[in-house]
This record gives sequence, structure tokens and C-alpha cells, in this order.
Amino acid sequence: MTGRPRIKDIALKLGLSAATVSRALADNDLVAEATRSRVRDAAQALNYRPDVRARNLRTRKSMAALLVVRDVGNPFYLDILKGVEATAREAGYSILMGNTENDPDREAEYFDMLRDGHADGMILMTGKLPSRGAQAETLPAALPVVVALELIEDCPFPHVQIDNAAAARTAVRHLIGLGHRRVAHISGPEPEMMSVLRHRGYREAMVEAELEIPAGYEQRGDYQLESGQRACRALFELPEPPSAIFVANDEMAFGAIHELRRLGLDVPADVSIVGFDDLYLSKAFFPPLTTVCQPRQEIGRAAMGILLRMLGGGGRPTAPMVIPTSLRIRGSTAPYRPQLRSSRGHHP
Amino acid sequence: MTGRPRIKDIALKLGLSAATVSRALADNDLVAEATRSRVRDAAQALNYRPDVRARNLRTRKSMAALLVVRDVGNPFYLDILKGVEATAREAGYSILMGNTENDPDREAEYFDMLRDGHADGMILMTGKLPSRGAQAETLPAALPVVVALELIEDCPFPHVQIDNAAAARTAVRHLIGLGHRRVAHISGPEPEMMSVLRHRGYREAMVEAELEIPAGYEQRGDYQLESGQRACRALFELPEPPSAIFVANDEMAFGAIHELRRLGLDVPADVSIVGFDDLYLSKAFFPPLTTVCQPRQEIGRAAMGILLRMLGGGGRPTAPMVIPTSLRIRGSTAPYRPQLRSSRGHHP
DNA sequence: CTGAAAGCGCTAACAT
DNA sequence: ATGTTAGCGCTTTCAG
Repeated sequence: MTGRPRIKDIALKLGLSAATVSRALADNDLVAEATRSRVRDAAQALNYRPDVRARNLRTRKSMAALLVVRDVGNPFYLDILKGVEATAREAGYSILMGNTENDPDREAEYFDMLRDGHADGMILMTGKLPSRGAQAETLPAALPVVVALELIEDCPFPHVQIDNAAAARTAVRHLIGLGHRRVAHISGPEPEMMSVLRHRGYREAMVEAELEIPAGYEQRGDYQLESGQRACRALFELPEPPSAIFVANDEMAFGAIHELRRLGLDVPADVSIVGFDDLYLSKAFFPPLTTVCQPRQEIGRAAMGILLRMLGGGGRPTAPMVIPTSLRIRGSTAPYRPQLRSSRGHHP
Repeated sequence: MTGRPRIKDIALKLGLSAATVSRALADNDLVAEATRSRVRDAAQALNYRPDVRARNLRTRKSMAALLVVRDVGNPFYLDILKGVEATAREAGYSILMGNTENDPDREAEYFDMLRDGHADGMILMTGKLPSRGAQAETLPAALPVVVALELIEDCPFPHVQIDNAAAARTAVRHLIGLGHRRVAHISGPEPEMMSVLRHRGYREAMVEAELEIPAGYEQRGDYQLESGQRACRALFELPEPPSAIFVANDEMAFGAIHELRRLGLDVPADVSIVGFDDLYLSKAFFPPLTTVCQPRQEIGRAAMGILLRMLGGGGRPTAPMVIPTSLRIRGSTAPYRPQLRSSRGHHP
């Protein structure tokens, strides 16, 4: 009884061969039920657990999936992770975290980890494929990769996404429906699909309502708090500032609301704000943020589900999977009132 | 050229033995520099990458660390994950996510994964050891486990922690220093060490200032938003409500502020609030939350650092490692003003 | 139904 | 400085 038990310890103890024990532990029908139960008992008694490394080598699997994001520190990914983790564990898979921080080397590295056998499959949420590295040209479309959240154009892998443009339209229509005509937009960084689509949705809704977009009404941020603040300041330095802003994510929306408060403007009395994401704390914000809810946990579940099917040899879906979003109307939007702006600013 | 190259493909191509190639790839000094570079080139040319499964089996390692939390969906763990991930990757380790949801079976399962060889070490942030399962009594103290964040009493593993009681004292002293005498506390669930210690700190600061704690001034929550709201409501149903509250985490503090707003009370004019954690969005809240900042990323770094040292055979630290906290004074606290409470409630 | 034998791809001990 | 040999612990043919 030295060290942990091996499969052959059980075999020896029971007078069986290692092969039979292995089969028995796998609950293989070829093994007599009586033998199976003897093996189970012995395994229990010896406190046996198979060595996954040996099994992995033999079966050419790792029973792990890589979840690759731009920034593990971003609260946005949390619910996705939750969904992915839950679905993975139900199927006996573990989750390996990948973090690129937009570094192309790392992006390539995670593809390498797939080849290495570190993981059996990968969920990519970085919005890009590796542009450099050995495999840049050779990315086999058959790789078990699912792209989620941030779409990638001209990409051979299955996608799980939301309809960003449609969601943005809905958000802007909500503002227009409240009587707002001077509606501005704070977008994300624009080469990225996600930002482009949300921006496009904004424009479409404005065109549809025959509203013009004055110069300076389209500000660009980087999805971070401070950029929302900056963009908002720029909007209110315009000769004719907006009465409503559609902000491309909640975090920048918080920044914008902050700035408005600094300017002595009230949300929603003076300015209405719609965000995008419905972060965990958005409903707890003051005012509670009206925002587009994307069901992140479901996105995670769906992505992992597709990956599992691919790994099980079930084939890949042909069309992208689109998860529906919904607009959560809360306290940061209100009907347009053409009144003079209040000027009871906290910080004059 | 069928399938991915193996080590022996390189050996064959170069007329070397597999062993030499292996050594060369490991940059072993025993191999002639010339040979090493030939091997490197060949590996590059063939786009060779070692199969980690085979290596793992042979070396009895997995180069992965398990990070086990109560709830992967909790934003609180984000920065920890970030710190852990960064430190791990610097050392060539990957991070496997573990999620217990307070399920004792799962808690035990992750210890099993350690034995299985799924991971080489584990960072435990669940505040408990498995109480059941095969290994409950047999937990070898030598296991490469680091306990972080949520301490565990009578636990043989190294700890990385903050001084919760001291931090709580500092927070409450801040309130008392502002002239508050009716200071209440909303705690976390109390069998848990973290909650107990923060609660203790509150009491110590009160005693130290010779302030009494009226009946009902110690409310218990569960670290979730709604419980903060409920607890706050209870406080303001007391005959003599507090003028300041020390809340055991930011999330409940948000809930409390929400409730105060509902009651028509202003923070900080009527009631001062101090939280604990300094979440990502706490500074963006309105009012910006005064709170205890625990440097979560550093905690993550430190924990992973200790684990790496243990895995490297460097031995375990004897004393718990204590990471300093700091009080971030922001807009949710203000000097006590014995005025009548404003009654411009939004919801009468 | 069970056993014997082979081997996954790598590294490490032991040669030379 | 390199090669030979021997496994790591498991699963899976192939035989019986």
C-alpha cells in the first residue's frame, strides 16, 4: 500500500487483468455484472481514481475546453463563464481560462494549446483570429472552435451571437418613442464588429424616424468608464446637446451619467440614457439603467453546447446561432420634456 | 507528412535519437549547441509542438492550477482571477476554473481532481474544506493547496488573507471620526469567518469609542444586493435609526443605498455608508462609495506565488500572508449633521 | 466474458 | 555529446 493505487493493484487484488478492470470501471457491457460490481467495490475500498494523464494520452483527449477572452478582469464575461462552466461540467469537461489582452502572440498561443492537446476545444470571444504565428494561414476550418459574443468576419467557425444592430435599433426606438429627437450615440472602438453593428443600429433607427444626426452626435469610446465620461462631456460642449444618448455599453453609460451629474444635469429628467449589456449591477445603479439585456449565461451555454456537439462528432451548425436580446426599461429614460435644463448642479 | 509531427519525426529527419531531440528542445546543456539549433530549426520547419498529454504522463505533472470559488458569477473574484492568471502564465501554468456553489460534493470533487492529476495544485477560496467524501479525514497537509481570501480555521494549508477585523475597525473609525455616534452594521452570513471578523471589527471600534450598540443595530445579510436592502429597511424601522452604516460588502451597500433613496433619505447628507471590497464599479456609483479596498489582484498573485513555490519544492510559508487593505474615502460618507431628516422622498 | 499484448508520445536512467 | 532502453498508467485491439 505505497502511493496511490493503480489499475493493476485492483486487478491483482481481484485476480483479474488490468484490461477487465478498465472495462469494468467504464461500465462496459462486455464485463459480467458480477465482476463489474466486484471491481467497483474494490476501487472504492482502495480509494482508486484513474490517472487522467494516462487516460488522456491513451484516448487523445483532455476533457477540457479553453475559454478565451480579451480580459479576464472584465465583469462582462462572468455570466458567460458561468454558462460555459455549467454546461461543460454537466458533460464532464473542465474549463481552462485564456486571456489575450489583445496580444496577438497570446491569441496564437491558445490555438497552439489546442494542437498541443491542452484542450479539446475552444470558445473564442476575442473578436479576432490570430493574424500571425505559425498557423495563421493554416487554420483548419475543422478545428473544434466556437466563436461567441464578438463575431469575426470571414471566419470558418460556428458563431453564437446576438443581433447587435437590431438590439441597438430597439434601444434607440425606445428613446425616440419617448419623444426624443436629439439622440446621440457613444460607440465602442470601431474596427470591431460589435461596435460597428451597434452604431449601425443607431443610425438605422434615426433614419427610420427621419431624424438627422447632427455633427458631433457620434462619439467614440473604448467601452471603459472614463471614455463614456469623456464622450459625454464632448456631447455637452456642442451648441445643441442631445436630450438622449444611446451608449454602446453599460460601463460607458455609467461614465456618461457621472459626467451629466457633474454638469448639474439630471438623468432622466434632463437627459435620458440607454446602455447595453445589463451588467450585474446596472439595475442597482442610480438611476437604475435602462439597457439592452443580452442573456450572457445562455450565450455561454449555447457556445459550449455547440462545442460539445462538435467534439462528440455531431457536426457543426451551418448557420450562426442568434440569441434574442431584450430591452430592460428602467429609471434612466423618461419622456422628453422641452423644459429649460435644471441647474441645481452639485459641482458648479 | 501525415498528421502532426512527433518527436521521432524530427529525430529521423536529423538522424538523431528521440532522446537527444527531447533534450535539445528542453535546451539541455548536455546537447551540443550546434545540435540544439539544428533541432530547433527542424522543429520550426515541421511546425512541431510536443504533445502535452504524453509529457504530462511522463513527468507526472499537468502544469495547471485549479482555482476554486463559490460562484464563478460573482464579480468579486474577477481581479483575483486576473492576478492568479497572470502569475500562473508567467510560470507556464494554466488555470482551471472550479465552481462549488457551496455544494459539498463539488468541494470534494475538486480535491479529487488534484489527486487525479487534473491539476498540480489548487487555490481554494470557498472558506471551507470538504466535510464529506472519501478524503475528508485523509486530507494530507502536504497537498499543494493555498487557501485565499476566505480563511479556514484549523486548516493545514498556507493562507493568503487580509486583516478583516482591522479593516472593519478602520472603516468604523472613519464614521466615528466624522461625528457619527449611531453607527449600525450589516454583516454577512455569520458562521463564515469573513463575516464574523468584519463584525468583530465593527464591535471593537464601537467599544473603543465607548459607543453603545443599540438593539437591532446589527443586521445580518448574505452579501447579496437584496439582503442589504432588507437589512437597511429593518434599521430604519427602529425607533432610533442610525446615522451611519458599515456594510460588510459593497453589493449590500448598494442595496442599502437603494433602500435609503426609496425612503427619501439622502446619502451622505442623512446617512453615511461605508462598504467593503471596492468593486470595479463602486467608484462609479452614485454617490461614489466609501469602502475598504482589498487589493484583490495582489491577493491572487500572492496565492499563486505561494502555490508555485510549493510546486517547485520551495516549501510552504509558516505564517499566513496578510495583504494590506486601505480605506477609499469617497462620496457616501460625510460629517454627522444632527439636522432633521429631509423628507423629499421619491416614493412617499 | 476475460486475458495478453501493444502502444499513446514523451522523458529519464543508464549506457557509451 | 548522443543513443538505448524502459517505462509513465491507461485503453484497446486481437485472441481465446
